[in-house]
Amino acid sequence: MVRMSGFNLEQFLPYLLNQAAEASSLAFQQVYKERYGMLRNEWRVLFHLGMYGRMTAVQIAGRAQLHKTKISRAVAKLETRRFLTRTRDDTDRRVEHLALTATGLAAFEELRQIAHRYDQALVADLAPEEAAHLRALLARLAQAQVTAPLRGK
Amino acid sequence: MVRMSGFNLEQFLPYLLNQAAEASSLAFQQVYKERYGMLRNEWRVLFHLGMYGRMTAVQIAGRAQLHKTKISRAVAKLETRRFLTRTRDDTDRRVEHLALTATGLAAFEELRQIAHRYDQALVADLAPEEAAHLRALLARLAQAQVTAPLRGK
DNA sequence: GCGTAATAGTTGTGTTTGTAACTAACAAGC
DNA sequence: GCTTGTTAGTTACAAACACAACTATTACGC
Repeated sequence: MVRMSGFNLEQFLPYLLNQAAEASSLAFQQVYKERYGMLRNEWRVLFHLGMYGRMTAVQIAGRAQLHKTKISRAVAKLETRRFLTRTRDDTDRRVEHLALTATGLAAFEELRQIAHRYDQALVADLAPEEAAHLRALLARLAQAQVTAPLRGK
Repeated sequence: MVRMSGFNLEQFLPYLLNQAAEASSLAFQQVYKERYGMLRNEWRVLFHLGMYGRMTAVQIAGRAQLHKTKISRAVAKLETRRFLTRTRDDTDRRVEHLALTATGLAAFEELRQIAHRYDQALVADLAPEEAAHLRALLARLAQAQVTAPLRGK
């Protein structure tokens, strides 16, 4: 077989991005998994709260591009581990404000530092401006909604 | 809060890669899902077989970085849909050779073309050499095993 | 050759996810 | 103020996943 009109699976951007994402997440994932028993969504919620302070579930969902059910479950688990507390909004009682406890904050701080070092290791063999450019490109790809012309042949 | 020593979640490379990967996969995913009722793993197996011809499950697992149980289930489903056939190896009867049927090949060809156009749309606003560079970087990240210095504070 | 280890592939079990339906609270129209 | 619609968050159920255990076959050591 080995047919090919110049288009190769290994160059397919979504495929490459997936492979790179998985490989680059692997080692870090083990840290929050083994050290804190967290899942990825829990870590993300923790990180958002650590970064931006008090937020509601919807705000996190919007920023993190996570579905609200994932947030709901992650919050529930983080709450039982006493990493965060919920408080009802006074004026709109549907809303819950989420905030890290001291324990949650400590976990966040440790993970943030590890993430920072980890990130630097990832781009260690890239020129600084090269790494910055890469991040910018990725951010753009993450934004872009490809409403794609995906009709058949 | 908004604490920060220059390290920001939105710049964290694994996070960026995940966001970009998910966003860039979304629209294409719907094509093989809705048009062929395939899951991601099934599409990947199909694509590998279409690209490289006859392969065994282990060979696919190695190339695609997929666990063999995923391959096994994907192959089973592709077989029931008559997209591929299995044949036992003559000299080593543990091994199965997988190959696309005409139907499978047709599906692959159509998806390959769509993937090709889709890929071009994704990098449409990048200079050609910029896109090539991006792919090269991602390929390197996908390879790299970060045995990371991940000790706590 | 025979016991042990390794390999190809499958199956089983608990966990996590995706999607939709749900409750509760607020908002708007009239 | 009452019906209708919208929003915040949770829950239920089916599908998908991870990981370990399994069968079958081949390879190795002696």
